[in-house]
Amino acid sequence: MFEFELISSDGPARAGVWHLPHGSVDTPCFMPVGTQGTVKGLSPSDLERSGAQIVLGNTYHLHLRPGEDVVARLGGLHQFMAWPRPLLTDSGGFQVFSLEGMRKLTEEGVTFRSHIDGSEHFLSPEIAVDIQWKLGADVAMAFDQVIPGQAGRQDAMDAQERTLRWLERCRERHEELKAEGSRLNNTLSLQPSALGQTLVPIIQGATYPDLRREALRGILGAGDWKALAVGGLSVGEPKAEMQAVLEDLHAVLPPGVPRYLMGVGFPADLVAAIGLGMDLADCVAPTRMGRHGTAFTDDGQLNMGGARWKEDDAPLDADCDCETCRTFSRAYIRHLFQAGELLGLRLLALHNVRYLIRLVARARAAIAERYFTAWSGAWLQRYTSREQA
RNA sequence: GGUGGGGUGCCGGAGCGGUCAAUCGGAGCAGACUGUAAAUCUGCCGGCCAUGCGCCUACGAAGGUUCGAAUCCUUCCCCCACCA
Repeated sequence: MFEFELISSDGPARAGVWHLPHGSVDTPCFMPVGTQGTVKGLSPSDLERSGAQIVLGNTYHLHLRPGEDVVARLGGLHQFMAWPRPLLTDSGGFQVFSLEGMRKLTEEGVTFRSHIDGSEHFLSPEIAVDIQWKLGADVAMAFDQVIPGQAGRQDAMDAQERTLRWLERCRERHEELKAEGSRLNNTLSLQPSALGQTLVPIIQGATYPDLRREALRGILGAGDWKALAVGGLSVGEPKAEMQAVLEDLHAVLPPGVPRYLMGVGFPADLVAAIGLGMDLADCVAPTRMGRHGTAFTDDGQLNMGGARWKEDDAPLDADCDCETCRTFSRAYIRHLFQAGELLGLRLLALHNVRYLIRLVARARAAIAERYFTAWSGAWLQRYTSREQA
């Protein structure tokens, strides 16, 4: 069976289905982020209703607590968090970037100072793979080195090359685990669900298209991959540079595997990425922005804590079918934020996740009918024009 | 009626002769957030505007002392505590 079926394409934009051990994922796909084994504020049934087909977990965070062994003993991450559908775990590579200043990097790996209690923890390609194996996600990410978007060429090259060397170590370790796993089948340290786990390499190279291409060559030469990820974008570089990288990469990416753009998630960036041939993306934006009071709509971002909604009894987004929009007024949501009520955070997280999933589904429909360019143009026009008004 | 304490910006509450349009909270307003150190962070918050070590009006009220007062003095008004 084909693990990734390409159903249709429209220019670079693609629509497909990715088959994973815990179910199928329609692409383009938006993946909500559940770093600590929970998409902040939302229950699995909330996610299910929002149309989420796959969510993320994080190696670094789940390693610190409760620890991968605990999760493994409790049946793996799917069972632990009661999410029966596909899961992807990030490797901790992003924390190499976000916890810069609290970590020390060597060729062997990265020593982190825990952001929780200051204790020291070591993560290497092998350890990141082991942890993800125990967590048992459908998709495990290679341990990579992420650098700031404005990084110079030398830093970008070093990180890209190191990521490649680390990839080889990840791959070897992952294959060992698989071989051992199919031999022993089901022991404590070997999640049964991990047997079908896919390891995904990450293309680094910052904003330098040639480094990106070189990374891709290295990756393709190192094995057969079921998916490819583009990392190290949306980390502070100008938007135009991110698009230039994706545009250039599109020409050389193999068409037969899904492409995962890591960490991208504002509506306009998602639509742009889909237009440049990306199939999957994840982002904390819907939940974090939601908790911070901002709602995504076709008319741009709305700050729902603002005084302008004080007596507005319209729904947040009349076009939206989420619980928030079907049930509550803007005035009520604004009141919840003003009063610091928990429900407000939850309602906007709920809406934003649903909004992005619907957005991507609309893109998918447009691709299938081959009017993606027109659709995305019209969408962007509306999204940006009202924002200025 | 007596004695003591107090009245400061939307609220609470510092300041107790100059560097005070006034520390600090809170409230209010605006903004940021992209593989989650984030229910977080930043800015504004007397009025005006050319946003500036600018002008105006300000620390219960009215007078006064002083080069200069939210800060000292006098009277008045109002609160609070205790005593009658």
